[in-house]
Amino acid sequence: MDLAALRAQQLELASKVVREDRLITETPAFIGGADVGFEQGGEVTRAAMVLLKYPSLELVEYQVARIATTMPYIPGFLSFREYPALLAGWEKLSRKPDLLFVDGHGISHPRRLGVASHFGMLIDVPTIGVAKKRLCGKFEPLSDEPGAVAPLMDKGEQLAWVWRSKNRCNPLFVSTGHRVGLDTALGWVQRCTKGYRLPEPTRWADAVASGRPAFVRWQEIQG
DNA sequence: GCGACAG
DNA sequence: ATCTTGTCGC
Repeated sequence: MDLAALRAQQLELASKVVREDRLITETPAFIGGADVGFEQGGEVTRAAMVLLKYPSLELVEYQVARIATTMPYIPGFLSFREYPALLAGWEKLSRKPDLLFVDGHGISHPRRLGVASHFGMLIDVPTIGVAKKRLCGKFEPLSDEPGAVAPLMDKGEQLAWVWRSKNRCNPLFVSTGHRVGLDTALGWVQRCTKGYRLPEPTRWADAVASGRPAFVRWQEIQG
């Protein structure tokens, strides 16, 4: 692979990312969640897509797409490794959400094009990046209280909100993916968080991708 | 030159 | 991310 070419592609796409609110509906009827995992030592990429009803946040559909892995993991180039599977999963959804939570960063990326932004541009849907670790930028230590927030800064600009979603848990990095402003992004993540570290869309996508107990129980209750 | 480095 | 047991704390 040619990293210089991919880097140039990122800069080109990053210049077109919409950082302001451009939600299709004022209050989304459905919010999606996307998570990616790997099988067989990384040979297979597995993307889980979930669809939740809003504001009830109940899971109404899930899809899993498995595809041959095309690229290794290289910090700063994660989207090129994950987007093929994400696209495959997205196309399987019988109904598309109005807003999508993607695991990983949005614009809080060295070249302002994390997977949430890259994928959001590809499907042209509002996306929010919800990451569990910092990739770039700096932030002041957060207080221990849940709800504590601090801006993630890099080169004089705010790239994300560092938010402690739960007591005694490491904070989340919430950033604009595409078509959603920073403050709006944090607002939706907060409204979709129900007592766990991860917001429901992300939590369900993770549960589906990993076959967690909560998801297995949901499957049994269904048809 | 050295350290950092989403999933 | 994934491979994996027990263990600590609410």
